[in-house]
Amino acid sequence: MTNQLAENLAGTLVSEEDILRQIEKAVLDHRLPPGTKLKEVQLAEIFGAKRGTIRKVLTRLANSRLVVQTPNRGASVAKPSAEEGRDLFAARRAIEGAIVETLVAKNSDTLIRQLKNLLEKEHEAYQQGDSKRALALSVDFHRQLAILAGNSVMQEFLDDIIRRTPLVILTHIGSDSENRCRNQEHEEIVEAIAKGDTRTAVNIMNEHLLHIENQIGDEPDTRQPDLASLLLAEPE
Amino acid sequence: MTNQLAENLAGTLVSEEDILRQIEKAVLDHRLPPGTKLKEVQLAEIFGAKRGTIRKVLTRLANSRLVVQTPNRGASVAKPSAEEGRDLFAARRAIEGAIVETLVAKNSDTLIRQLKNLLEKEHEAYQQGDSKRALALSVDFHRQLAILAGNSVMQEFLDDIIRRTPLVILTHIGSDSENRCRNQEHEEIVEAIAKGDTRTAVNIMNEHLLHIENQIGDEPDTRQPDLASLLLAEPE
DNA sequence: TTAACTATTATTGTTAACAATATTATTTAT
DNA sequence: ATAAATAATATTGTTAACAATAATAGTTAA
Repeated sequence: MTNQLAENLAGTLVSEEDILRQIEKAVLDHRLPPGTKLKEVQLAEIFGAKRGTIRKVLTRLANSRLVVQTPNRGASVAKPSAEEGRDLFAARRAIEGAIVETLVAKNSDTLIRQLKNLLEKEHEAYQQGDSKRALALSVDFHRQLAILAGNSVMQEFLDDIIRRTPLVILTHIGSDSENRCRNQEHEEIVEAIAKGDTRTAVNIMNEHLLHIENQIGDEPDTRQPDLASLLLAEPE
Repeated sequence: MTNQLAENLAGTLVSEEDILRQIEKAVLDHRLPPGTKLKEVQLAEIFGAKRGTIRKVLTRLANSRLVVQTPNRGASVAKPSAEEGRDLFAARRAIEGAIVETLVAKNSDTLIRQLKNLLEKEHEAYQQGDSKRALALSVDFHRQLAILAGNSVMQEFLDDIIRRTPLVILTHIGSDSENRCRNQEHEEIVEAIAKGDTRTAVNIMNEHLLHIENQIGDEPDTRQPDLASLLLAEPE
């Protein structure tokens, strides 16, 4: 809760937040593949932090489903199922669809200017061949839409989804696949918003997300039958 | 993480989960009004738990926005703003809309039977004048839709929203207002799903939620200007 | 009295030692 | 050898003591 600083191997000061972010980043850059055990003392040494701090970080990571905790057996990087991946994208379509709708409703010159500004930066990075920055900006485009829409709850949810997405892509699509957003489609979305064409804007956003979603392979279905819905059908 | 049991004042054994649920319930039944300080030792004594356990519970409650933590000043019951309330409901419409769409797509005899079964139970409780049970079942109706739709992520999100909703209602509408779901509308939703009429089903769900949402009063706007969007408009 | 300062108490935050459990290595018996 | 049993180690989970901070009460000076 308080800002407890510690010193890592390189002599840099790190807070709980820093550690969280660094592990998150390492997971997302897949330097830590799904399933990797995350041992408390080991992490504590690496970050020059106390075990308690690491413990809190791991719990937070587990809350956002990036890590799985098992009693007495510690934490490891999550391995989301293909089904979870599909669910995640379906939820994302719902949220981003609503965000786009809100933006169309809000339509103003300022808003459009802001959106075009984002596109330009993306385009620029892409032109300069700075693919790392282009990718980051491309993810950020979606986040900015949420911010501009001004709904804090949708923002939270989208952030949550965006954090979880790379693990799904990594586990079920592969890293260098055609997983990155096409800048072209971002432009089309903004264009539709500018025109006030809700339907088109939402449709393009949906397709945009489905391009990635559809690459999630089917996996051998090891699901347990859905007891809840089976039982619910029965009379009391 | 492990199931550490403790003994409360009544001599009952309680786990971290139990404590979480009890505080949640107390908040939602508004026995703990928004703003109430939640002191660690006090809670520890009440539940016969160790301070560490309480601490974990408070952090979890803060994660789901039911509680606010301030460094060195502890935790207190959250007081969501009217804006947060509206955002919550807007997000809820997006999620529940998508859930209803999924259900229409899934349309099967079994599904409809399950849904009607839920309606019947609600109706029954209502007829018997058991308003407490009727309210619980009415909330549960929404949760069951999510379960039957089979999207675990939307389920998570909806659960989160449902947990947060009562605090909004309490703070900005008042407890005994017309805040409860109308069973009638639940029936109409199921009917539209059965008919395969996506548009109608989603519309009714939206209106259903807007009935409550629209009761959220406007409040004196103490918001800070949105720096992020202001700054974004400027060239680099 | 009021305000500024100080001392006291209450409350939260951190840590290191300990306990409990799981994992691995070693021994023993077949 | 193989398997079962046991011992050694590694890892996670818990706790109680301590530190740091905030809130309160009390004191003094104008």
